[in-house]
Amino acid sequence: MREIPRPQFDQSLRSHNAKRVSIIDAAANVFCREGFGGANIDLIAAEAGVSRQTVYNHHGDKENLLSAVVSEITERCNARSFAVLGTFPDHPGDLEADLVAFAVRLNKNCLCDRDGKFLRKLIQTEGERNPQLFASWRNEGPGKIWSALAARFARLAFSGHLEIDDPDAAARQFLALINADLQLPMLLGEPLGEDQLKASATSAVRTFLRAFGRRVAASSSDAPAIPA
Amino acid sequence: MREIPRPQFDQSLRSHNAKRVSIIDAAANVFCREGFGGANIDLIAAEAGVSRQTVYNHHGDKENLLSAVVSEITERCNARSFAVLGTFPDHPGDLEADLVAFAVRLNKNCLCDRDGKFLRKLIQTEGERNPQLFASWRNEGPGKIWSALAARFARLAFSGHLEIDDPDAAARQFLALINADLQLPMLLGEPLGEDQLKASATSAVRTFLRAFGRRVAASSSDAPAIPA
DNA sequence: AAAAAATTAGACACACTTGTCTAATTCGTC
DNA sequence: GACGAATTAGACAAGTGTGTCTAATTTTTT
Repeated sequence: MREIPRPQFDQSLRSHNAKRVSIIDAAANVFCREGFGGANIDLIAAEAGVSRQTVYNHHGDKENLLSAVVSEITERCNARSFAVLGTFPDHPGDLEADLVAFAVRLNKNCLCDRDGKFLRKLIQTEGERNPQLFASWRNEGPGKIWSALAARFARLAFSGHLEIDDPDAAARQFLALINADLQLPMLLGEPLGEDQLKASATSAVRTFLRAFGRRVAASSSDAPAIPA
Repeated sequence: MREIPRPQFDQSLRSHNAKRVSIIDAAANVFCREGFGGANIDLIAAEAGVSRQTVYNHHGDKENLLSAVVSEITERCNARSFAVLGTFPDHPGDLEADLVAFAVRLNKNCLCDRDGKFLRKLIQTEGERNPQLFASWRNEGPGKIWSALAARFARLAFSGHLEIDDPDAAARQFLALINADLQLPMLLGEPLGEDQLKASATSAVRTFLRAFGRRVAASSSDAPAIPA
C-alpha cells in the first residue's frame, strides 16, 4: 500500500535493511507468542528497537507484516533444509550412526529450531484463515523436501543398504519417527537438550532400520553390508 | 469470581447445563479459529445462541472461560481415549488387521477429531503463556495413555506376538507412525477422509510390524503366528 | 396464579489498538 | 556545514472489545 523509499548507497541500505530484518525477527517472535490477533504493533516495534512509524514505513499494515514474516521465515527454513539434505549419507560408512547424525542435524536445524517452530505454530493458527499465505511454503517446503528425501532413501535401497517398497512413505515415516519423542516437549515449548535430540534420533533410527534395514543378521544392531 | 446460582430441580438444571455446554462448545470453536487474543465474547455468545451476559454469568471473565473450555475438552478427550484403549487387540486374530482397525479408531476418535485438534492447537498457542492450564491434561492425558498403550504392547510381546525391547518407545513410535501421513492435512485444517485414515493406518502398521513383528517369515505381509 | 430465578437487550465507561499525521531529530552524503 | 532521506516521539481519530449495570422479559418452581 505504501512506497518504501530506496536509499541510493550501500552504507545506508545496510542500516535500512538491518532494521527491516530486525523488525521481521521481532514480529516473528511476537506473532509466535501472542498469535496474530493478540499481537500488538507497539510491542513489535519496541522489541525491534524501532519506532512504530518505522514498522509501518517498512511493511505497511499488520496483515502485510505477517506476509513478510512468513515469506522470510519460509525462505530461511527451506534454505536450511536443503543444506541439511545435502549432508544425507549417500555412501554410508556406518549406516546407523550416519542416519542418527543426519536426523539430529535435521531436527536441530529445520524442525525444532526457532523458525521451524514458528512456522508450524503459525500455520496451525492462521492456516485455515489464510491458506494462500502458506501456499508457497507448502509447494516449496514439505513438497520438495519430502520427495528429495524419498529420492535419497530410494538410492540407498538401490545400492542395497535398505529394503524399501515405497520411498515416499518411508521418508514420511522417517520424519515422523525422528520427531516421536520430541513432539510433547515441543508442544509445551520446552527447550530441547542436545542429549534429548540424540536419544530421540537413536531410538528412531534403530526402529527405522529394524523396518527397512537389510535382513542379514537377525537382531543385533551391527552395520550390515557393502563396504564401498 | 462470581457465584453460579444452583437451581434446585432437574428440569431447570438441564436447561441451565445445556446452555453451559453450548457456551463451552461455541467458545472452543472460536478460541480454536481465532486464538485467545483474537477471540471475541460477543461472537462466542452469538454462536452459542445466548446473550453475552449469560456467558459472564456462567463463566466469569474470558480467562476463566478458557479454563473451563480446556477442562471440559480435556476430560472428554481422555474419556474417549481410554474407551478406545479398551478396544486394543489383546488377543489378536489377524494382528495386522486388528492393529490397523485400532489405529483408525484412535485417530478418528482421539487424535484427529475436533477435540483433539482443538487441544493440540490450544496447547501450542497458549501452552507457553499458561503452563498450569494444561498441567492436568499432561498428567491425566498423554502420560497415562502412553503408558497404558505401552503396557498393551508389552503384553503382546510377552505373548509372543511382537518383539519389543522398550515398550514405551514402541508406543510413542506407534503413535508417531499412525500420524505420519495425517500431520500435513491436519496442520492445514483439511478434512480427513475415511480412506485416508485407513491408508495411513495400514502403511503405519505395516512398518510397525516390519520393525517389531516376529521374525518368522521373511518379507511378505502374512500374519505370523500363534493362533490362540 | 404468584414468586423466584434465569435470561435478554441495550447502554455504558474504560481501556486498548490500529493506522495516520506532524514536527523535531538523527543519520549519511555532498 | 548544508542538504535530503530516514527515523523518532507524540498526538490523534476511529474503531473495537471487555466487563458491568439496569430494566424488561422469559422460564421454572411453589
